[in-house]
Amino acid sequence: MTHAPTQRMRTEARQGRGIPEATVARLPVYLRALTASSDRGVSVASSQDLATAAGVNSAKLRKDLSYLGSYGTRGVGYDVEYLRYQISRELGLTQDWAVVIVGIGNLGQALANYAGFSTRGFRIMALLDADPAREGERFGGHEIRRMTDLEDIVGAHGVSIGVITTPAAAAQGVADRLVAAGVTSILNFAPAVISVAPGIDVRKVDLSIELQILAYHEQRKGPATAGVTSPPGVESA
Amino acid sequence: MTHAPTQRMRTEARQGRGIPEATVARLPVYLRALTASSDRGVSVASSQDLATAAGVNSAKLRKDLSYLGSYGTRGVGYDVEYLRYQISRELGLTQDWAVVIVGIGNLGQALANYAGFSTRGFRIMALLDADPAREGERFGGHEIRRMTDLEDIVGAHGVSIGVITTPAAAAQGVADRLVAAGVTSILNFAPAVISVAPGIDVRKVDLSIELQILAYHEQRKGPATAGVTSPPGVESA
DNA sequence: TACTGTGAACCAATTCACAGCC
DNA sequence: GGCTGTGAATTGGTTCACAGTA
Repeated sequence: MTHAPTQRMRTEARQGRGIPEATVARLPVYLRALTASSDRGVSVASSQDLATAAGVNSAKLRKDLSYLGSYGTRGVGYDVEYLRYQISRELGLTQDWAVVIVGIGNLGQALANYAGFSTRGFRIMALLDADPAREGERFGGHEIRRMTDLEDIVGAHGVSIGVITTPAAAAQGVADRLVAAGVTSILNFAPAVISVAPGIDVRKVDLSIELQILAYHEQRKGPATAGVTSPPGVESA
Repeated sequence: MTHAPTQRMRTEARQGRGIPEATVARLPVYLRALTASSDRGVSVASSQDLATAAGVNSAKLRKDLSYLGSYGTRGVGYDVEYLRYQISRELGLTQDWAVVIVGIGNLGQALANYAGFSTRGFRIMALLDADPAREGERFGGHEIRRMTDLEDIVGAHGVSIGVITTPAAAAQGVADRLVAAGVTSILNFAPAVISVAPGIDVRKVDLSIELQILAYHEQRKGPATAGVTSPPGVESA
């Protein structure tokens, strides 16, 4: 910018609020490492221990945790239970979140059955499917309800998170209805870009995109067998 | 993890080879946008058109495409079919990739049935499950085989990509066997960190992590209404 | 002594803004 | 005139390296 204000803003809210996005994405991984340690009876763990379990380096883990506060003890490490609680709280997992899953194909069923949701405070309030003939089928203790009930369910249970596992063609319409009904976060598994109003969060998981990224790297490995030195970006985690 | 000597390497291969990782991750999205345009009979599209369809801004799209070469025409836009081919080639989708899926629960079944794989050159060579009683079951035209056949299948078909959809506890063992048999890329859906030899690519998809990230943002939206600081950091999709 | 917490240096990715070309 | 391609500026993220401390 030519007339750059340079007044970069005072960066006042450094510590307390405003964790970098990349850090937020790793906190659940640390949480899992902590839970595993806890289950093994470990009560204190160093940044090195946790970093190994989480598949990152220890400097990154310490920097990440420093955004939450100073929860470690120099010369000792981190108290597993205490840190676990702090991360849970920061992620908002100390409260329950009401969820609906729309589109009950194989993937929707897999999610409905997945125990990892309920143990982290995600409560599936309903499964919804466009096929009225499937009303009443049960998966993972949840019942399929008809699409016309969507607005009632979202309203009645204060559903804030919607999971879309429909075919691509239906995704945008479902997203629109979810948002209109009050949902403010969407996890989209349909292979389609959906657009939403500002303030609504959308995360996308695309199975075929992940494979395509692997194919790119795979392609570059093969012919490079006679590779000079070790190639630069090897890992990926 | 290898704490590589940080031998930064010459960065010689600027243009032709060596696309930034963030760009690689978006190419499949552009490919999908191009396919959609093509299906609608559009033969030329501007960076703005494609960017909208892909959910990014046009400067980013142009910069991304510039890493592949200069495939557009100034004042006009991009030829849809031509660009589609160039991206496919760059991603390695003009050849077939042999894949195995290990762990045929709901998620493994969903993947076995997913048409989006075969249309992009991913050939599922086998479904494998630890339960021998399930041998012979069929999903999406593929048959479940017993785990003991893993090495034979990988060897016989030159399988380079393995998909892990087992429970967390089994993931590392399966990864070890896949790698020993010759697989060099892994897509891991199990909620576990797996470690592999250098040169092996691992990508991880974790359904519950995505929800936890949404919960973090969701938490910060709600109570922030009466926000003290009220930072302008409103995110978008 | 052993480990955390964090400025500073470094590197990657995004955005800007405009020259170049059809 | 409209749109691409790309250096330059900026922002975000990672790694280094060490001061601080139980």
